[in-house]
Amino acid sequence: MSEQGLSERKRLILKAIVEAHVLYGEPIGSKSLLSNQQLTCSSATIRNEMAELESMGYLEQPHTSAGRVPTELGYRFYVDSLAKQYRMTSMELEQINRTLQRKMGELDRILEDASRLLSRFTNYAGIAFKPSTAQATVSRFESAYLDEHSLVLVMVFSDGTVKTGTVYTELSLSQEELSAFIAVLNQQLCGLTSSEITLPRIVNLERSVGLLSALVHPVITCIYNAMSELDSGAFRVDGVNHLLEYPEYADVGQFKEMLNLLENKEDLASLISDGSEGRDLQVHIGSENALDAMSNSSFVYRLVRRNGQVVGAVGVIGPRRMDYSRVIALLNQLSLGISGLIGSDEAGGGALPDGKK
Amino acid sequence: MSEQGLSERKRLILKAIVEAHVLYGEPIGSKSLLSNQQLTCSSATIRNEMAELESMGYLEQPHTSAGRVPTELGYRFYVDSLAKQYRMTSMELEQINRTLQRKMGELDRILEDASRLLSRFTNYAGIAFKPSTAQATVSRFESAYLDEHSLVLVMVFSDGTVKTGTVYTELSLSQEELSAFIAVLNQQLCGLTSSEITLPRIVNLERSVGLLSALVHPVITCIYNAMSELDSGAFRVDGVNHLLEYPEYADVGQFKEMLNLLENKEDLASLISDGSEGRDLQVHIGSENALDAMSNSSFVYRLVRRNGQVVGAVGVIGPRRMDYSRVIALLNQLSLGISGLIGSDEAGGGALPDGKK
DNA sequence: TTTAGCACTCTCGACCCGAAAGTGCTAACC
DNA sequence: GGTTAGCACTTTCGGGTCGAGAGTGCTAAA
Repeated sequence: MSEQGLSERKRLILKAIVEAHVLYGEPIGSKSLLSNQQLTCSSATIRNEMAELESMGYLEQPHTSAGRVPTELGYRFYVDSLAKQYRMTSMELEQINRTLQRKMGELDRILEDASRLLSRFTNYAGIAFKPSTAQATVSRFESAYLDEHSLVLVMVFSDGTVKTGTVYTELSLSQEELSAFIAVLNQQLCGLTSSEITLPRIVNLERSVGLLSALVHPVITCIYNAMSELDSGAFRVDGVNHLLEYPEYADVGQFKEMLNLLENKEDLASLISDGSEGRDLQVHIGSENALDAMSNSSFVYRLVRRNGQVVGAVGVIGPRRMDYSRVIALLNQLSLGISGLIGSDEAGGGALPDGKK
Repeated sequence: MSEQGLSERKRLILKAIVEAHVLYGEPIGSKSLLSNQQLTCSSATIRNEMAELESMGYLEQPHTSAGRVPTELGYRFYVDSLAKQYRMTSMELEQINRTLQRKMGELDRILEDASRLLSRFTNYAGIAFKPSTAQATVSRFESAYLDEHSLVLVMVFSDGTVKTGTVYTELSLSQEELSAFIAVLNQQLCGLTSSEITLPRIVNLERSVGLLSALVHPVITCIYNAMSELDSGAFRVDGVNHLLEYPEYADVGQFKEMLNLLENKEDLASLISDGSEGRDLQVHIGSENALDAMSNSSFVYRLVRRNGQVVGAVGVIGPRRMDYSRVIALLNQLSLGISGLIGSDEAGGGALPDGKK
């Protein structure tokens, strides 16, 4: 029997089991499916079908004489053949739009908001991710003069990001001196990555600015901070507490592992980068995730693009029995909104990952 | 028998019980105290003393025939009479200094780092807090010109904080126009709280800037965001996962309550503001905290001042049986370092809250 | 005042048991 | 041949019992 060859009834049963299990979190017995309108057969028939589905790897039993639970393969099949788009209620849509329309210049904040929204709507943990820009370089420096002892340094990076930092100095600085200093910065440091800003270069810079050499150190520090912030990428996690509502995380040890994972940037990043060559919407079910700690959880996320380039991702982490249909719909909606906000194209990537036909 | 009238032996016993309980997390029996070098009497004697300490409210039994556990009053006595400063190892000191000396212009980041450090060293949850500045007003606007469609708006607030935001516009903007626009901003919006920036004022502003009126909306949004960020204060929590190592939080329900609390800014803020009239170092044991969810936890924090004004706080949340001596020493050390970094005075408040003599 | 001894109390884990739930299989049915 | 009813079998789960272990309180002696 070929893999696609699931009979209509088997599909229905599998779907019903997945959805019931997502809802109740317990193994599903043959009788409890009888309430399903679409299934007109008896519990015995269902039992037979279930036994077959089990031998095909879509279901499993925690123990003899418990109901069935979908396997990872079962969820995978369910997700791949998701047809029924989850229809968001108008209230949800309204809230999403209201929040997103608060146009906030910065992508960072948009992503943060998205993560919060996701966690609130789905009752799972919301994730926002900003990738590390391989090697950030400043393409232009600007400044704003505050008073003789302080200034704001504005750095425009090659990818268009703008970062600022405040610099304090013992020196007594005039507006003109500041402009001159910035001009030198623009001459000498533009286009350099952090590792290219070497000691000789710094010394040289100090020489060029003459009396203002005391400014060099704090400014360099400021630049360095901005660069490393950009280089290292960022994560934000919201609503971990939701996870505790699911018996899957009742085991403290397991939950602790999860928390540790969520506190560790590198681990989280590894979850994302792995699959990012593929589609924009990724569904990683259980052990499909790179990390052991995630083998009982699922991670659904969607890349956010600007001008075709990946500039971030938002997603959801939750138990394997996740309401995929709902989460996927929500992510699509959200990414649509975000793309609208940050301008340019919404770089496709299919609303639903459809089965490999 | 007056409260201070604890005999030397009773003190010793109480201290030994507190410390053993902090270490092992289990009720302490009379026999297990025999190993303590300083106690030369027999277990029976200790039992008698323990019975008295219990009737005085310093100890309690989870049930007959279990060992004793310190009550809140017991911890309070212990903390109040803490004598032996916890001596930090040179390694710890070195790490603290190394991290703090990375002088980062911004208080925010210092606090964040402090919170991370605390959580790492204590194995409890680290907290960093920045209070809401009652009513933030901008005392000066500055700008940096990026290109004809974008600029960086620099806002200097009345309390000295500097915030920046990037503003985009459809307009084609020249440097001169920008300067003029900023001048108008300085004229019309300085010294106003967010609630004082009313619609008539905005309309008036639009009129004053003539052709640039399209700039007004994004700029106002930017100002508003900065203000509300400043107004609402900020919290950062690190290392919640540590808490799971303590059996006190093995109960999922309890831990969940804790997590919820930690995700809720207002609640956390209420924990701090309550006691802030008193000393700089605050120890809230169990139900001394304002919130029910904290009645089984302790919260130790220290205010951070600049020029005598409270500009933040760092602290630790953990089980009631917290290693107070250690945490307090760490906080003192840290606050010393922070005060050094952000300049000016270290505004006293005593290293240790000594008993009310 | 301190100590030794002993009876008493309480928790905790192991074990057992019956109820409940769900299956697999067989035999009858359409 | 596919579907259904019925029944024996298996496994979990909650409750109850029991004995070991730990620690106390009290009493009597030093």
